[in-house]
Amino acid sequence: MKNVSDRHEDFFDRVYKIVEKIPYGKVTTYGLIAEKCGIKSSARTVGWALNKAKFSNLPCHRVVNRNGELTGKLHFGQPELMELLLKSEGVMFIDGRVDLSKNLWIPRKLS
DNA sequence: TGGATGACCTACA
DNA sequence: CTGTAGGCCATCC
Repeated sequence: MKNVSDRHEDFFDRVYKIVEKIPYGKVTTYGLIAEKCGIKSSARTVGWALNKAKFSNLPCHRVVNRNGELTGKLHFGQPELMELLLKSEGVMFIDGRVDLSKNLWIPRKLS
C-alpha cells in the first residue's frame, strides 16, 4: 500500500496533470476535474490541491466552479487578475461569469 | 484520533 | 435571487 505522502503526491499529481492540460482560452470546473480524478464526490479537495499549486505554473485561473463563477479569484493575490487572464485568452463573460456553454473544456480521464 | 478548514456541489425553502 | 443544510474528501493542528 501507499504511504500517506505517496497518496498525497499521487492525488496532487492527478489534479496537476489535468489542470496542466487545459487548453488556451478554455476553462473547466472543479467538479469535472474531481470526476476525472476519481473523486467526483469531493470537488473541494481539488480546490485544496490548487491551493497548494497556486505558487506553481499551473493555469489555475482556468478552473471555475460549476456555475462559471470565479470563486477562486480571491486566492490569486489580485481579485481582478483571474478575470483579466481569462478575458485576455478570449474567454467570454456573461454577467460576471464565464460562458461555460462556449468555453467549457471537458478533461479526459486519466489512464 | 478527532475536530476544524476549504478555490465545491446539490437540494430545498 | 438569497440563505440554509447536508455531504463529500484531503489536509492541518
